[in-house]
Amino acid sequence: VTGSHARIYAIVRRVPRGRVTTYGTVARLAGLPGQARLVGYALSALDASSTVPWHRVINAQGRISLTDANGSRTEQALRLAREGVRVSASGAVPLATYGWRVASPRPRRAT
DNA sequence: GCAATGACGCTCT
DNA sequence: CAGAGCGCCATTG
Repeated sequence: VTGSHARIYAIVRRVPRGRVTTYGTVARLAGLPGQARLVGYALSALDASSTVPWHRVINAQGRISLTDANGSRTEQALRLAREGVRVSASGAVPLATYGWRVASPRPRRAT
């Protein structure tokens, strides 16, 4: 049932430019409530040619979960900055400001 | 087939 | 407010 990946990618692709979302939110919208891990795992399996804006996905803490050792946390921060998202030096992103206003059947972010 | 790990999230201390 | 522990499922060795 690896199809869940496709669902996850579909959600991530819906994230507007200049906005970010969290793994938990993506998981919920993807129909995998609580399976935020799978979201991260699915993204980890992404290919360099993937058109999925994975860099717009961060953890619930509003910080980039990646590490320069494991993934390209620097690249993610760079991409976000390129879209107008100000990433803190520690990789923190104000979800209250850049949090994706989900226009879906299951909104759950701030009003 | 078994065991360990992982781009997370939430609750408890 | 900060830190630690446990739970979820799939992938990999």
